[in-house]
Amino acid sequence: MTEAAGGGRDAEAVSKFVESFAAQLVEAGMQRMAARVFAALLSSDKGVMTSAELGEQLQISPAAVSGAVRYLAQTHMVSREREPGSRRERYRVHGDQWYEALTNREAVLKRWEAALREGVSSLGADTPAGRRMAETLAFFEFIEREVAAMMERWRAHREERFGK
Amino acid sequence: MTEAAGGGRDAEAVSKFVESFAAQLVEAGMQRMAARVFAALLSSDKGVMTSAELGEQLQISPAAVSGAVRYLAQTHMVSREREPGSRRERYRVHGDQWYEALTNREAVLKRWEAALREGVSSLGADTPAGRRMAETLAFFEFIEREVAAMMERWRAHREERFGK
DNA sequence: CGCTTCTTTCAGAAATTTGTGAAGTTAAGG
DNA sequence: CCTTAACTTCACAAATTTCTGAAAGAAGCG
Repeated sequence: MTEAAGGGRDAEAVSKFVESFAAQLVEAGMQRMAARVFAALLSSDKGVMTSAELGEQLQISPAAVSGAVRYLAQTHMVSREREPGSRRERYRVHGDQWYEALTNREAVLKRWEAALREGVSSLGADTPAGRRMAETLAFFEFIEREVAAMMERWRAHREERFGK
Repeated sequence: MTEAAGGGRDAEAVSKFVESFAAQLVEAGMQRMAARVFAALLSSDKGVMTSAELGEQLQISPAAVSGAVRYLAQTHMVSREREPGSRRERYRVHGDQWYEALTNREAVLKRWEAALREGVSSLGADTPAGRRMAETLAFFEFIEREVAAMMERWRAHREERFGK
């Protein structure tokens, strides 16, 4: 039977999922190693893995794990935790990592909006280009408000469906 | 006075906006040339430019313009039009290019969902990992529905604010 | 305190991506 | 049809990014 690292699970099936899901994430712009690490965590039994386990399963160096995890932690896709009384660190995916990640896109939007405001005022709000940029700006502001409301609804929906 | 290609506008102010907005788009994952071309169009007087004008303003080769425009057209950020009776092509931004672009992210979501479904069924819906993936899948499905509704609201909001 | 184990940082090799010039293709206009 | 203007494709050079091994840096444990 094909089972190993996962602890009694079909290692090949896991690997197949990891690589195919990671590929989709990469195509959408995520760094390759970050995508693979994230997918591995998502499909792990406990949703928690150590650096060594990740390196082993994905066949990558500790340095690569470190880089991937740093990125994932910054974007709130995984959290790091210290096993009490050990130098080992563990990385965990939550059920609501995407919720978190989406919420943090807000910072990106804010910067876009700032650049657009600058553009509107430097080109003139009464010019055709200025008006076009103002409308784009309005769209982003709208989205920002809506996404906040949407996340609120997701929380409700989730509790109802999966229980808190 | 600093004015030129734009046709009576402050070329330096335009260029400054183009580069700073493009930089933000690049940071969020867009290809550099595509970002610059898009920003140039957004800040152009008529919202329309020819390949030659773009190359001139951004100081890039026709090949680079071609590549950037291909990407932007695929993602529905700009549309191409043929000047009637001419070999010249013109590229245009609409007021609702982001609306379009966001709508087309749906395709990406669909692929992610497919990969997750595959994962759930190959690892087993009754395993911890399977349940985690199923919840992620539910989140995406929720987002997909919500985004559609949100875009509907944007159309209403937009008409009210800017007039159709 | 010092040993040991784990993680991070760093410099460089390898791979990938990006942009260009030049040739190729398409289509308008004589 | 042939010419010519415009866009696209292709091969390559340059720049950037990515991953690794090795060294340096923390932190538990004796």
